[in-house]
Amino acid sequence: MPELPEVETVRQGLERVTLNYVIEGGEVLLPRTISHPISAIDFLVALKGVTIIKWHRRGKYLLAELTREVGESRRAVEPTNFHPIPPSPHPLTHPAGWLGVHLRMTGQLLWLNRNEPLQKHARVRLFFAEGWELRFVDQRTFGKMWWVPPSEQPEDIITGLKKLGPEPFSPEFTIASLTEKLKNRRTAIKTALLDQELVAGLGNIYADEALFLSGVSPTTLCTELNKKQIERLHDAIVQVLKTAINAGGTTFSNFLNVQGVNGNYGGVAWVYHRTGEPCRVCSTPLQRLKLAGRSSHFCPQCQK
DNA sequence: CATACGTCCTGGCTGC
DNA sequence: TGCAGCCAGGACGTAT
Repeated sequence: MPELPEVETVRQGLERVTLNYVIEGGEVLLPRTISHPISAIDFLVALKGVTIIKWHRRGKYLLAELTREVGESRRAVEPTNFHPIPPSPHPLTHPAGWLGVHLRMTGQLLWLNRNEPLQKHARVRLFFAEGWELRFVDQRTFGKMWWVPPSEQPEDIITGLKKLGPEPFSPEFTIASLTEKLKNRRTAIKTALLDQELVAGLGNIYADEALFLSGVSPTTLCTELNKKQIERLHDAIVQVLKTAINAGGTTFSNFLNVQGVNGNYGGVAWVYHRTGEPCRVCSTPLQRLKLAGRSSHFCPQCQK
């Protein structure tokens, strides 16, 4: 269940290793992974010969900005392991659209050598110059990839982008905007936090963590939250996401960064997946309940 | 418009 | 030991 911190960890890894290599080809092992274009062949044709110049993230979506060289393909400058050389401005390149990726529940993007043995759940392979491969592995097959042509805006092809609320680290994510969005909601706050329209990037783990940090019970109705609680919630969301990014993402789920390494956040989780264990603040056994079909973990003493 | 719920999917776990 | 059934959940489509 990669959420914003895991996706950001992957983005940073991709930014370090994938730039400047020309995509020479690829292979789609599970066609329904490709959301656009409809045909997996068209997807691969569109990506052949392009280079990634930057990886962006919006909510839990990854977006690779693509260019294509005009005329003869030019060999990229050899990047070193620790000091990758940024893309050199080349007058003869033009935009080649975007590669979008959503990892959903179990998606992983791995940067490895093309001759590494194929994982059981390998779904899409992109072959880069010098034997490198970006491999999309996804056990539960919910993950999606898109190619957005340069004539289109990413949000017109990747429709989920259009519905995203503010980035939690952006100036647009304010206490005022959060208050406004909670005003007309009649659901429990936990349910609202999972809606990407409220704020982009929270999933089940960090929604539970943010609620604990702000001392708010997951069952509290949005309309019943007072000013102080919304302020604390706003701060907790930003804080928990930053902490998790600094830890390199979560330990939970089968999350791996591009080098195939798990994160470190889980060991310090306040409530997530700790049902029955003592609260780290007051030692009360943590509880779990279902809200909107999702598990909510919380401390009945600390969260009111 | 807001809300609720089923759907997609695989593998790990539980309990008989 | 075998196996049915439940559970995990992000986003989307459809119903209310």
